[in-house]
Amino acid sequence: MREIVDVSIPKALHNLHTTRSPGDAVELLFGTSPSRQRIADVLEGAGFETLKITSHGAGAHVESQVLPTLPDTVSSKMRMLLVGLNPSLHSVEAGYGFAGPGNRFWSAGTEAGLVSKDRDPLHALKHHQVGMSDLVKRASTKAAAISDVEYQAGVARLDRLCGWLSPGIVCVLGITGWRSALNDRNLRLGRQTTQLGGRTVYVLPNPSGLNAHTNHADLVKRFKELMKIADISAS
DNA sequence: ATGTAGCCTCGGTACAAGAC
DNA sequence: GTCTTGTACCGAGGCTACAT
Repeated sequence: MREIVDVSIPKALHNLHTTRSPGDAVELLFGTSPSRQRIADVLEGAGFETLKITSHGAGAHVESQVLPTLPDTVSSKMRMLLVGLNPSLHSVEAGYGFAGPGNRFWSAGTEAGLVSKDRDPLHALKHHQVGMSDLVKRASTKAAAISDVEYQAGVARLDRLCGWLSPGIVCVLGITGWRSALNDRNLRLGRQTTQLGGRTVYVLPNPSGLNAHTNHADLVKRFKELMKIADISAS
């Protein structure tokens, strides 16, 4: 498949990803000339593998391939960026994050008022300014399948992403992956001293139903607290 | 600093019981 | 006999706390 797409925002890539299948080749045309690192970051976040970047007038021409993962839902107007560890195979199949049958994110998120529409990340971004991404874009059945190196590369990508899009706050859902990424097993839930792109980072428990150290009520409470913090940081 | 046991919940599977 | 539904069991998983 050969296709020329003028890309200016991640949302356009998100839409493109949802209409393509893993393995599809896609050619993209950036009208302006962002850095190659920025192009690679945006594409990785949107679920594409960058194969080749060449200059094209004032912009850039990119050959890429659709990966079997979830595209980020991000924008420059986020009051909060939620960061999962990595997409589950359930989520990739469903087309939205936290889709596992026992995952408590959407039920707790809607009850807390963090989002108002169940299982709709685009609605969350548009109406609540809540974006979603992942530390590692590679999908797997479990977080333990991701190596420390992958987590560390993911943190570097998110650091650049947050520096670019400036979300109000960043919330990582899963202390284990955050510890792996920073190579510090003494890190605790809550506000972190490490920032991403100059934005304050909070870590909450992973909402997967397999995490027995939190429950629905606890997640609702933590999401409500997080919303207060986001509102304060936005004011 | 590192390793590991155990907590607690979930999902998958096997099996039994009941309905048709 | 076949299909559906309910139940029990067990391993997997994220995480904490404790041991080394």
